Amino acid sequence: MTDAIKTKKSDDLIGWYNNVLIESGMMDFSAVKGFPVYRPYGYEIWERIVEYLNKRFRELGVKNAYFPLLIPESILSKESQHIKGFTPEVAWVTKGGDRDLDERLAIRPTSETIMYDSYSKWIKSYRDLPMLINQWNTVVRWETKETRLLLRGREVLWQEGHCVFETAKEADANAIAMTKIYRDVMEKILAVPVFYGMKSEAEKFPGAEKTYTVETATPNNFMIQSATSHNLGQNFSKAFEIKFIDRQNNWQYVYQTSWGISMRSIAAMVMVHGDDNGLVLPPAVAPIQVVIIPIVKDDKKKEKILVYALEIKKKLDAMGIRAHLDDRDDQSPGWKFHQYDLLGVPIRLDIGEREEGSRTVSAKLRFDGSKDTFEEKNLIEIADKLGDIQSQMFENARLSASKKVEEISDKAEFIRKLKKDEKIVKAAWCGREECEGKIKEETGAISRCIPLDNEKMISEKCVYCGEHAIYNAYFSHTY
RNA sequence: GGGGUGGUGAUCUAGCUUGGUAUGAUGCUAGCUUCGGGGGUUAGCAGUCCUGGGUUCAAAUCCCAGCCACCCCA
Repeated sequence: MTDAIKTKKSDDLIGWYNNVLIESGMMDFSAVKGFPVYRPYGYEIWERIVEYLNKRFRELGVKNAYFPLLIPESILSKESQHIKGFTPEVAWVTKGGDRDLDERLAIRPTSETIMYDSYSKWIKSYRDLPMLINQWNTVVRWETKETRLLLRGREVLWQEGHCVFETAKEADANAIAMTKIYRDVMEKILAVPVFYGMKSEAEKFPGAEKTYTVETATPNNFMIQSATSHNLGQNFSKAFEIKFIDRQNNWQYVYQTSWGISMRSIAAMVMVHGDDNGLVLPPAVAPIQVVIIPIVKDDKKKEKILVYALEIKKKLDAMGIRAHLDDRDDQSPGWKFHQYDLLGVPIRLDIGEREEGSRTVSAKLRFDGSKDTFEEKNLIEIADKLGDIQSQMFENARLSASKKVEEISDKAEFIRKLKKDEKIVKAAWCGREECEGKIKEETGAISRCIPLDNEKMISEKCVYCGEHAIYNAYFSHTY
């Protein structure tokens, strides 16, 4: 028996989660702490996310580029809040061969500084704006203790977009627009519902005026930050002297944004959709969308069945469906069923004597276990079915996410529910850093997200400190 | 930052208390038989017992340090 999933999702979420990522072949550990390996099955899921985002970015006129891995200390240190936020977790290069470097070089923890050093040379006039650049890369943040597959690693695969505008208004609109693209990739591609909104003062990006966020509710009532988008205002343009001559012939500092989504988004998808048998992948990202398992009882009929199975596969290929025919004869059908359950393949087609005889295929859907039969001549229905699965998975997840949230205005209840992770709590809040610190201390939870829409206030007063509340906010633990 | 648990063929694991030839299963290779939810069988292959140091006639086993993973607390 190959080692299937030994831990139940409901018993031990993180144990189960690690198990699924390793056993499915998505990821593996490497010789270096916090630097895992993304194996083909996991990386292909990421590639589908990249593909979708590149298309959306291009529509907005964002161009891809690539900036250096290493940042001189003097440049990294230019924006004071920024350096303060990142210093504790920067990895440094101090030697070239045997020789000590004159100035040590940071391995980028994020690229604002090295990119804006170039931007200051490139931007001279309002005619150079907006400048919309993205890069796909990895960043290194030296987490000292807990590292977790996809959730908290030292090397993070992501994209970081860095846009420059003439006005504050454009910059804020851009930061929000990107958050919506992230919401789309989560909801439409990964079938994971999100909460999106603003970060609190304490939780915002070092050096940002405002940080917008896309968060996902996990089965244990935590929230995972999948993507963030920052309105940097003029904080960096002042530090890096990024100035332009405006339409009235005056020198102005530019307004900037930066935004990123990482492979952590995949962690959210695994946790939301997976079950005790392994991964459950939404069709939009599944490396294999349909797997065909030939069932051969009588060796004399083997040839006929395989010919038919291959025919079906070719028809699916022609429809643009990612189909795989597993005709290995060294594994039994039962073994294959379990294997493809673990891999989360959305649709499994069993093809044996019965199907070959009636020119049909027997289908089993991974996400709800339901069975179906398709006629060969109506095979196109399988494409529709994949679409149905995608939207049904999202609807199911949305329903379950909405049940996790509870609006609370009583302080004792607020503390109790957060301490036990009984609910994700939504409450009226004052937004003060001091108040957030105390909440964290008492419950272990922090504010995750402040909804952007003008919502009706749950209460006039802050649920925790009783001061005047300025908005509603979601609170939970996080990874 | 503090504390804890674990690391044995590719994988999971017994052995560790009480030091003395490394246990079983999965896997892999070659057959035969099977195949509609992890099938059976025969033969073979497969191990720096995480790394380094110490104690000892002798270390997977005891001691120390490190690495990796996981858990709890701040």
